[in-house]
Amino acid sequence: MNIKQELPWDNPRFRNWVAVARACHVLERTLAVKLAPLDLKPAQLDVLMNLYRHPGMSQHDLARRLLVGRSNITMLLPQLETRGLLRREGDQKDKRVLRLTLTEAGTELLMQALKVHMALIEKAMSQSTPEQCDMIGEQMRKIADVLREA
Amino acid sequence: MNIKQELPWDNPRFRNWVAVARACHVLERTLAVKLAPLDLKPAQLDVLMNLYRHPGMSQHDLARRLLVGRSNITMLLPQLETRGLLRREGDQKDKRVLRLTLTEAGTELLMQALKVHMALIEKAMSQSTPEQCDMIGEQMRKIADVLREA
DNA sequence: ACATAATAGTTCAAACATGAACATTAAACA
DNA sequence: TGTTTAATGTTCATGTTTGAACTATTATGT
Repeated sequence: MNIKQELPWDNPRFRNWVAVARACHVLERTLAVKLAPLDLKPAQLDVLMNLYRHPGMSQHDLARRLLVGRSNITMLLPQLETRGLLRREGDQKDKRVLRLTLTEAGTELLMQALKVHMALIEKAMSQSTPEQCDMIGEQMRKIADVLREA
Repeated sequence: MNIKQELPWDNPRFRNWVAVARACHVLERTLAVKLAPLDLKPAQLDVLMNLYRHPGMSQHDLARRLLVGRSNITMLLPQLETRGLLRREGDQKDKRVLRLTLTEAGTELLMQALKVHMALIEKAMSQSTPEQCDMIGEQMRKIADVLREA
């Protein structure tokens, strides 16, 4: 077997993607620490954010947006519902689906968490110019699109 | 409580970071699928990659590079050691540390996995010019640095 | 209408990551 | 030296994520 292929570490795309993955990982861990005082995990914040923007979502839609299995949602929601942060109500027309909406308390907690999240992202990206930042976002959206077709 | 703070979704940095996180997530999931035929998980590939580049690493060093806890490494290694992909040998001078090295089989499997990984990254970043790609990597390394100090 | 497919959500077992407590060994320092 | 402090790796209990099997409901096709 020919083991002398071009090594990935010599490849700019590879090295640069590794940097992206590391940055993501570090930011996620840091966010978890900063959210701890609110008794909220990053995954839970993602739920609240999506429900704020798309009230009345079904669990299935939520799972797809979060790129996660449906069962994950099933395990995740009861904690939030018990804390009174969101409501689950059966759809009238389709008795299979549950519609999700934030409560007042959920919205309030979300706003507090968003301050934390925003501050962290501001700090992280403070080194980028607006143009660089937009370019990064644009490229990343392309990547997500390309891979979703894969 | 004043809930009418500036909403993050109006903030370019926020929206663009969300795109980064999504791209990472999608690529990670896709990689997991493509590595399945090799019976290798992304986390395990990370281990092999680091041992290839830094033979003789200790478990502690490996944990730090992978940004995970030491116990994680302890749980991760036996699977790979049993498969004969790596060796753990006690350090002569410091009887606490275990030095890690890839075996022949580990190196070979790594090379196969790298082909898969490389192909995926090439595809993902095929839309970016070399300049854009380098800029992204540069910004991401800055982000990781900024956050590690936080 | 009726049988078949597909969909929404749940349950469950297994895999995985995490952090605290622990044992062993090394370093600091009195 | 002897005592204290720090570092390495393991163990264990906890919480999370996943995918497969399951129930209930709706869509599709004949």
